[in-house]
Amino acid sequence: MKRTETAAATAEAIADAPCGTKVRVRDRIFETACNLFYSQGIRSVGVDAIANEAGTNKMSFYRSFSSKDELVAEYLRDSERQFWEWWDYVVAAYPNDPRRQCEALFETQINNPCDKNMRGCAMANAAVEIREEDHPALAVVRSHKSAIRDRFRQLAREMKAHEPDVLGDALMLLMNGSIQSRLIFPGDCGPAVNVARVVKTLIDAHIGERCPAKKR
Amino acid sequence: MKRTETAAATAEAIADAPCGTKVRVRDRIFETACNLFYSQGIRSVGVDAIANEAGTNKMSFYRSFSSKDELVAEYLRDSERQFWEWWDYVVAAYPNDPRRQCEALFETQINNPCDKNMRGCAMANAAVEIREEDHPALAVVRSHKSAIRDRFRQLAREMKAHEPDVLGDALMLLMNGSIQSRLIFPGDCGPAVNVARVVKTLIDAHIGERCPAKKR
DNA sequence: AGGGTATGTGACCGGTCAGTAACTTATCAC
DNA sequence: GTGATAAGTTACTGACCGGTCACATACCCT
Repeated sequence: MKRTETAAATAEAIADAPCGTKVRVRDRIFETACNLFYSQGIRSVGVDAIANEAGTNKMSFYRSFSSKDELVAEYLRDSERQFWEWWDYVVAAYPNDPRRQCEALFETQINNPCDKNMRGCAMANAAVEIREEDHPALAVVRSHKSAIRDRFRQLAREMKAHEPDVLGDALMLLMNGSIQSRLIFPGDCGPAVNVARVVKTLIDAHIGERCPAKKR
Repeated sequence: MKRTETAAATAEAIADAPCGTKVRVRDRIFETACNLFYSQGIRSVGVDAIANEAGTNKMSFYRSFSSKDELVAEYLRDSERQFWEWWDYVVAAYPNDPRRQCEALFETQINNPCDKNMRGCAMANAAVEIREEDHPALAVVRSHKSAIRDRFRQLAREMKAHEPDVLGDALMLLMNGSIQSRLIFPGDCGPAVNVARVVKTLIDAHIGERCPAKKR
């Protein structure tokens, strides 16, 4: 009832693409699937539900995607692409200033999507939901997280941190922890509210002259 | 086949309780369920599988538990109990030394369970897997995470941190991030390897005299 | 011995879900 | 217009899963 109405509306909206040409079913399905996977989870969203919400049917789904598993993998690949797009955009605002770049990453990450439909990290959630070790999506998750780790360490190196790997890893932990905490503390950001200040403090402690050595 | 053999073996092992008396079916089921839920996930473990692995059957399951959902909630409550047990044990080693307590929490957390069957935080994983807003387990997760946040802030206050809430939240993010990273970087600890050192640095920056003010 | 309680067994119900088959209907290019 | 290609429709299979029923059996306490 109401479901189909909104579904039709959504499909309509997506169908009328920017240039006026009709969007191929495949793309409608894919976009719908990404939204549903993120907001409802991978396992709890069935193929039928996706096709329905995209204003089409299961048969068309299987004409575009070989299996649900493959679609899930593609969903994560897209999520990865978006992530780096966001990252590069934020970083580009402060060329040759790795410290500001890093801080900006945390500031925008906190300010921007502090809305209700924040459901944590698509990658991490997938890693939780998928248990089959050979699922094509798992490889995407692992390589993505490794890449993030590398980028943070690289950033720390550019900041001339005393221990770039330690700082880089710490930044990654803070970011993952922040995103995750949004899943459990819905609405507000939970313990992630002040992460940007913590990052500054942490960077301070890792660059420049050391503080008057505290013995311990 | 192989499954049933190990199942029987496990059931046998659990059945022979320490004192020699037979363990009630309920307890066998519960322990089995906890292990399976943690290692395989909640949604992918069916009641049949649990009963089987516990060396019994579905009917006995439903004689002990009103529903799977209730069992899941109980599983999380038990996980919570174990968590605080661990916390209190670690903390008790350094009475009246909140800083050492805090550091110890991170040290043991890293050293102890760096084994293969680390699958992240049972609570966080449940929050990902469970989408029904009224699921009894969700309340357990939320209250537990809030409690942890409070404890970390309390610890920061006892450390006489300049901004106890900021430090407390940061510690929580680091811990959540560390545990989560173990799910994605199996085997080694991933970016969590050096978290204990980061914690020390962070505490240093939040207590005692401030460093010669860096202007920014 | 006997009765109550705990447990085991197998069949079953209703529902969901991934994936397939066969057929029909639009759409578009030429 | 015609033919190819994309998309919609309906119905189906086989597997799984949560939960229930009726009945049989083991165990323990008195």
